[in-house]
Amino acid sequence: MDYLNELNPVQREAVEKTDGPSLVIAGAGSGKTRVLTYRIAHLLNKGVRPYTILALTFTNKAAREMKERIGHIVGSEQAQSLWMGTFHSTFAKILRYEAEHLGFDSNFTIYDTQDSKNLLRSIIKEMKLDDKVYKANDILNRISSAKNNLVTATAYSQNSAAQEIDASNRRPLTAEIYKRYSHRCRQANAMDFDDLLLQTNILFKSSPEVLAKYQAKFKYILVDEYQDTNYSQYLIVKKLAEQHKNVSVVGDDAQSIYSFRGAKIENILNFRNDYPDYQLFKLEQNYRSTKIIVNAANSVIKKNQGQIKKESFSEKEGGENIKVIKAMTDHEEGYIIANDLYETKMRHRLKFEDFAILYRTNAQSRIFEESLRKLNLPYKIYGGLSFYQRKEIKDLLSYFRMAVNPNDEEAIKRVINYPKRGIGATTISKLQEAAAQNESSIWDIVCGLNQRPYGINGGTISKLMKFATLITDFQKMQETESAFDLANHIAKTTGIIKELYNDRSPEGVSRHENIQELLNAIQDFTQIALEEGKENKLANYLEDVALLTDHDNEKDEDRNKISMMTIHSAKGLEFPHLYLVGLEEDLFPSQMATSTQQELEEERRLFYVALTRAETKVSLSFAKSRYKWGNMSYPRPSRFLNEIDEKYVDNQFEKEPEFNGASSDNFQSNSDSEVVSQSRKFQAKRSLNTKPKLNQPTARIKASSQQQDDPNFKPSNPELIQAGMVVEHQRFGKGKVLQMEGSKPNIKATVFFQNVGQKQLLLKFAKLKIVG
DNA sequence: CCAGGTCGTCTTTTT
DNA sequence: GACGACCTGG
Repeated sequence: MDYLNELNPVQREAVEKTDGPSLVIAGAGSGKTRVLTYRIAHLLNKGVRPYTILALTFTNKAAREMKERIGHIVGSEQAQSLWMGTFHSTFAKILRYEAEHLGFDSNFTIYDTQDSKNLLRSIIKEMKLDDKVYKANDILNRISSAKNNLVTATAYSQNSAAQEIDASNRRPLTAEIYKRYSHRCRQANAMDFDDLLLQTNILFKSSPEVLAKYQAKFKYILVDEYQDTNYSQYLIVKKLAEQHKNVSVVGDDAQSIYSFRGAKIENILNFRNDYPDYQLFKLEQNYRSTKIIVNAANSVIKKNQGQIKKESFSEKEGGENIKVIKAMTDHEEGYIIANDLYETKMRHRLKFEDFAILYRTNAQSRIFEESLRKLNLPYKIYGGLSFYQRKEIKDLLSYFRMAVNPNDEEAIKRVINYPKRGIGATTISKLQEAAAQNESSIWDIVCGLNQRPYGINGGTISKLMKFATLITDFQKMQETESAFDLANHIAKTTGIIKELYNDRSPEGVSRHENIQELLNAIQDFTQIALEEGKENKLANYLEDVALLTDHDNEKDEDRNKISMMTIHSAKGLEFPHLYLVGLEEDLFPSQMATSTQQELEEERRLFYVALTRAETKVSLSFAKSRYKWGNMSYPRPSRFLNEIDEKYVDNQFEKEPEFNGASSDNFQSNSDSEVVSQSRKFQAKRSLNTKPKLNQPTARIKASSQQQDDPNFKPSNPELIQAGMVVEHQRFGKGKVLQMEGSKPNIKATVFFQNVGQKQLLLKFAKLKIVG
């Protein structure tokens, strides 16, 4: 494949300069992903071994897509062996491998933000502190930023600057909380998000031989979105690159929008200090957006001080000026945009997936959800409460976590009395106290209750023992059973499925569906792991489940839908038609971010990122009144509206709104009118109450249920397949069955597929069609 | 021990 | 306008 000819001169130079340090400053839409992709492909073509290349991306999705594209150029075998993923998932992998050096067990749990907050709440309570002063949220932020600057609990307590800040916030005991928090995480064999980076740094520092091993291993290191790395990440890269110095970072200082997470633009600016002989490439041509959009975005970002000099330009003619929509109320904003979107779609014969609605805060999604549903327009919301954070999912996952790591404190607290088994708050706090005194986990206390009952009465003890037996059984099964078998078993024997099934309320039904979706996802995982020859135990499934986001769960059925998400999560994406909503003071820019110049500049960069997501047309909107905290507020239009050079903006701004019935009655009746019937065929499947489901590519057929949309493609009956048959697999295509082995239900088939060669499939999970 | 109620808080952004 | 923390009566 002649990929080099698909590049412009600068891109090509950047791709071909594989050795030594290089910095690629890549403006929005300038093809930086393409450069990264081809650069890796180029390395592989030159004979570099894939497992010596480390590529750190900003999202798992980006990594997956890049792997796929590289696979097309050099073959998927090679692409699969690359070390490519987010900082968090990559170093979680390494930490599991090296856990013993840190005194952790390799099956450590990854606490998500919810877990971390819950743990902090318990600690604050145990210390008998005022939870109005010591808010879990604030404390977690303090701890998080400490960790991202490599300040451990001990260092924190000796850090006078940190102590002063906490004292002036009347939270002098923050350091003590941090200590206890770290201790409890360790006790639970758990790491939080920031630990994944912090502990990697600790590992590299405390075990030079381990560091040396990875320094030698990773001959080439590439980092995407470098402007959004924090100190902890920066140092990991720096250390790993020390030996070979083949480090290539790609970024755009104008798109740095994660300083709240410790990201430092300086990392880009300091690159030249760390690698004085670095080579600089500037990708300045924007291939994504029209001239109008690029120029408009430039006119805004110009207002920021201290950017790296860069001339972003586009040669794409056409498109329309930016349109500004003024609405009287927040609801009307939703109404106008839904209609405008639908009209635009019909007029230009576009697809729903060509549209995105971006907002500053997740809370804004609700109104658009309502207005789109009224017109029966299909949409998909990313972010907000993700699938894995839903209560029923976390409950079931907590059982899984117990099977893998019973010391997981947050997991045991969730499931010890769910479903209800008569173990109440009093008992739990007794257990917790005992655990604290004995420097052990709650699980250990429960297991030893026969010896030391800690004042818990006999009846309760027997309930606890029953619970312990249940978990112990799961642990044993974990060793032998596949992820799906055990997950299914747990869902049934704990009674979670039954409990949710019996709840016939809409919420209950939806929760039950979500559990099914989770089980389906685990079934897929189990099968794919088997096909790829990887471990498929529940522990393997849990490894990175905490690190998944909604973007990682894209389902085929979600493809032709309007996307809705925050600007932050739209980073790296592009859409032909973009609606950027809620352009009001105190919303965007956020009221939390207008006190300092730096904060405001970051908001402006965020606005810049938002504008540059669009390919052909941008519409901006604001409302004159909006509900906030249940109260009506009357915001002023955002200052950013005036910062766009007006020659790129339609004059609509000053016009009266198109919508002239401001009363909500009018709104109701209008929205139920004809437009609805025209688009009846587009189903907005998800109601406000139903939860997003896990991705399941529709190409794969469920073995358990008949597929409605394709009557010909029936799930296979394992016993019917025999050696010699020609079968069709949804992912691998046609293949011939070479051999069958095993007994029900664990019958395996060895199949030779034309494209991919020999694969072993577990027929219980495999989705095969017999074609001859 | 638990179900059902009320009250106060929270929303900026995410791995 | 939503969810958790807390209280109260069975």
